[in-house]
Formats: sequence, C-alpha cells, structure tokens
Amino acid sequence: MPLDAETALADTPPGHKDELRLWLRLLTCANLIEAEIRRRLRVEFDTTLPRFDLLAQLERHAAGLTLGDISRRMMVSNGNVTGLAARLEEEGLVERRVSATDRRAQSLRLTPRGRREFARQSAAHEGWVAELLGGLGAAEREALHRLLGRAKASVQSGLQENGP
Amino acid sequence: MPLDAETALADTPPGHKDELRLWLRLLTCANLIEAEIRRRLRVEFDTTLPRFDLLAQLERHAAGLTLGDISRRMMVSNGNVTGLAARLEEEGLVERRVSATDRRAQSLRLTPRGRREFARQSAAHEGWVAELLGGLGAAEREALHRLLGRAKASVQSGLQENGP
DNA sequence: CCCCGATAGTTTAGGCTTCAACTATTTTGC
DNA sequence: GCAAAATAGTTGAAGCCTAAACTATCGGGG
Repeated sequence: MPLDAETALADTPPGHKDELRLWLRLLTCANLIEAEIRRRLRVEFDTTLPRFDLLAQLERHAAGLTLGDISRRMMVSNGNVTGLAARLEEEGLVERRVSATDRRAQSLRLTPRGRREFARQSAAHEGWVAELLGGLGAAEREALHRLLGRAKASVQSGLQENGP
Repeated sequence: MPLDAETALADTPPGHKDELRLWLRLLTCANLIEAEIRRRLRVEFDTTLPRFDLLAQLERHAAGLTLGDISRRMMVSNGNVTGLAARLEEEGLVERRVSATDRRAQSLRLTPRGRREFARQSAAHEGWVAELLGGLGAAEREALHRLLGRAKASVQSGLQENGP
C-alpha cells in the first residue's frame, strides 16, 4: 500500500504547518490524477501527457502556432518544445512551415491524422477526468474551483513581489 | 466516423466540461507552486525537489529506510530511487548500510551533514509555502483542505474500480 | 534439502525537462 | 545605414522518471 507525502507528515515543527499541509494535499491530489492520466494515455493510446498537451494547443489554433507560442502557452522551455515537436512531426501528427515574414519563426499545425488522433484522445481524456472527479457534487466542484482560483491569485501575487 | 476538429470540440458530450475546468485549474495551481519551489531550491540551495523530498523522508525516520520504503513513500519507481540515492550518497548527504538480516536490503540514513543541510532547506521551504499561500485566510485554507480531501477520496475510489 | 515464487535493488533504453550557450534573423536607436 | 539589442529556435549536458528485464537473496512447501 503506497503512502504519500501527506500521510507521512505526522508532525512538523511549529510555524506555518497549516499552509504546508494544504500544499502537500494539493500536490498529492494533482499527482494522483496526473499519474493516472499519464498511465491511461500510455496504455490506451501509446502516447504521453506532454504530447497530448501540445496537440491540444494546436487543436485550439487551427491557423498554427509558433514554437515560441507553444512554449509560452505550455509554460515550458523552448528547448523542450523543439524536441517535442520533432517527435510529433516524425510521427506525422504535426507539420511545420517556415513563416513567410520571419525566417526565424516556423508555425506548427496538426496534420489531418494528428487531428483525428487528438479527437480520439481528447474525448477519452475528458471522460477520465469526469470519472476521477465524479465523486464530488456540483456544488463541491464549484466551491473547489473558486477556492483554487483564490489560491492561484495568492501564489501569483507572491511571485510578483520578487519580480523582474 | 468522420468528425472534424470543430465537431469534436463543440460536440463533446455535455456535463463533463466542469470537471475538466476544475482539473485544469488544480493542475495550474499545483504547477505554479511547484515550479517556484523548484526554482528556489535551485538558486538558494543548488538542489532539486526530488532530492529534497528524499531527505525529508529520511529526516522523519532517523532509524533509516530501505530503498523500497522510500520508493513507496515517494510514490516513484525503485529504479528512480537507486539513482537519487547514488547522487545523494556521492554528495555526502546520505549513507547506506546493508541490512544485517537481509543481504538484499540496505537502509539509507542522513549523515550529520545531510541533517544540517536538510534543516536549512526545510525551514526555508516552509516559509516559501506560507508566503505563496499567504493570500488565503485561515478559513479559506481550511475549506480548501477539506475539499481537496474530498477530491482525493473521489480519485482514489475512481482508481480502486479498476484495481488489481 | 531443494525448488519456486516473492522481494530488494540495479540496469537499460527512452522520453521529458531545464539551463546555458549558441546560430540566425529581425528590430531598434542613433 | 548600421551596430547593438532583442527574438526564434537549436543544441548539449545533466538530472529526473518510467517500464521492463535482470541479478541476488529470502522464504516456504514439498
């Protein structure tokens, strides 16, 4: 039986224990869901979460996105996107085209096959999430969504303080 | 069944958008905090989150833990722990000792230096989390903690269904 | 006692991720 | 115009992570 960070935190020294417990539970929750989604993407579609996420970005922008756009939207480094895009292109799910107006830039688009693949994956994915969070009532989901919004705002203002 | 991109998106079965939005917000929240913690661990202590987590496990069990224990508690593969432990040992933060009763097993313990290092990191870490979540009031933290507990239970029962 | 299944760790191959250094191109400021 | 700064993307080194195959050891049932 697998323990987790939260269970293991029996007693921490005094201070900001509350916030720490909250963070550990948030992390545990996110990790549980994410691990299951990764697992299902692998066994059902032989793919990975980052690939899925990149396709999802392209799906929302049929006109194409530059690698830089994708990097910003996915909040990952641009070196990361280089490799991801290379693998997806090799698999024939995306295609690149050098920009007509900026020879440094290239835009990525789904191929027809990429679009078909993603449609299947996306439908399944939505079902998985609904299944995993199905134990919550609509009111609970709403309240959780709102509080997470507050938490997000708190974090972002915390980051702001030591800004550029 | 030929369906194009627009259809796939606009036509997704109703009712599951809610759960998806909730999941995406949960993920964003966790990622924001985690990325900031990773960043600070790197710039302030030149270390990483997995290293920190492993030390945290050992800190709570002065008697030592086997690699398998750590693997279960951290919810990562045992091959992963092999590598982490090797790096921490090389840095002199951790020491291994082969079990007296089972020659397959070895237990890991903090070295004095490891204990000192972790104490510094841990104190800072706790402060960072408190700072990032400081925008929430105590009642909000409490409510969020409770709802995340409900979410965790929902996910775990969702996993149970396709269990061993 | 001995084989056999279970358990503890390691190894390997491959993917993900970052940072920092690099190339190529575009934009800006003078 | 043109040098300098900014931007787009690639590369390389290093760490993290997994699944699967492997080694070594332990424990129990014949």
